[in-house]
Amino acid sequence: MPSDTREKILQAAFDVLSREGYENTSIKQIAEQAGVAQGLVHYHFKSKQRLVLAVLQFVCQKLEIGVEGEAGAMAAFEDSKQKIKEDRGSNALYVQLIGIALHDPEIGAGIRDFIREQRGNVEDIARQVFAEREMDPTPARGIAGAVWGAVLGIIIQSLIEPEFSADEAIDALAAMSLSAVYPINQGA
Amino acid sequence: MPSDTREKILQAAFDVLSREGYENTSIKQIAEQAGVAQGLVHYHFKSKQRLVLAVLQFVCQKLEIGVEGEAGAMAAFEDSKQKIKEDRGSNALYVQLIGIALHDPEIGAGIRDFIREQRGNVEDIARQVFAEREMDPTPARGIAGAVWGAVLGIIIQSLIEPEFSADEAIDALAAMSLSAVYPINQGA
DNA sequence: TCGATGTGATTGAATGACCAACCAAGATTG
DNA sequence: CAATCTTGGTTGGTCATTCAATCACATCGA
Repeated sequence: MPSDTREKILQAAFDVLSREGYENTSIKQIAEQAGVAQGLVHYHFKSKQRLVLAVLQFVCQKLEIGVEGEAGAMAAFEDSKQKIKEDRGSNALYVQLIGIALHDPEIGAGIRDFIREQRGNVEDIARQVFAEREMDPTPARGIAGAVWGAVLGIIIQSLIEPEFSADEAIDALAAMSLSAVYPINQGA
Repeated sequence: MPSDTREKILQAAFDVLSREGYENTSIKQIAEQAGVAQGLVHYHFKSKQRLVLAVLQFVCQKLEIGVEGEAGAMAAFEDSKQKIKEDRGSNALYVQLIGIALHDPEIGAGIRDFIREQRGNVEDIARQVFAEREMDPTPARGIAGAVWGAVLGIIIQSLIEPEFSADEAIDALAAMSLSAVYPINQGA
């Protein structure tokens, strides 16, 4: 099974990248961790950039979300809390690649697609909430940029500062988001 | 004037780092850009890490904010819009260093201090708003984490996607923040 | 059934380049 | 004449990528 080797390399690459960081990770290390020859890595992945992008996709493909409406919005925030706690490794890889993307066209294109997709999910949820309340959905795009950005910012803080309370920040974000769709309390 | 040379190196380092990115920037390039010998850079800055941290401080020291109360909160959001547009270079450096900080203790410590200080400013503003309205200031910390994180996330999106509308996202964030301090509209 | 042949997978060494940090000696300054 | 600043070359190492050679193995013809 040829794709077996491919996955072995991807897993090994993730292990080394998580432990050492992009800068300090060499193809040689990855090959050693995977127990294969150095050249084989370049046989399966044209370049180091393509490899790390494949790694990002490999570790993130299981994190897809599918939620609906206002209840879905709250569930998504709870989901975020969970991922911040559990997927430290993939989050760290993500944040690192964002920094590299700024000056590497290949990684830049990959990360751009990633961001668009994730923010798109947030926007979909926002639109559903507006639809439920029969409100004008125009602000959904801006809200998606702010909310998705906030989640990323909170992830970064919790990665840099171990004692940062991500739960508290996500709760505050959730409260802010929801009070925005109750612009004026119509009842009482 | 000895600090003249130091500043010349800092400015040159910022120029090259903005143009090429951390990974692709060598001490040699910085020395050439500054028009000095390679060894001089290491004379003034013990290591590449210490140099880039000094560069970050050098380019950010002029960006201090000093605002008060709810009007100050709005002014701070407008300020953010401005900085996203104008200080692309320093923002890019910042984001890059965050990625590197995850696996470099020296840069990690510097970035951590930076984040704490900036988020602290946001928290101060939040506390002032709560004080003005004589409300419980407890949520200020969580809000600061969410709001500062959101600004960082929006900066990142606008760096990665040139067509991203940062103004729209900041406006949405401002609306969300303020509606959070009007939990129930007491009048009417 | 058995050998030939083609193909993708795999190896490990070689290439060519680059870099941070160090150092010894020269220049400048007070 | 120190002390500080500055030079530019050296050191010892690392790296991504390339490449020719080998291997496993399946397909096919006789």
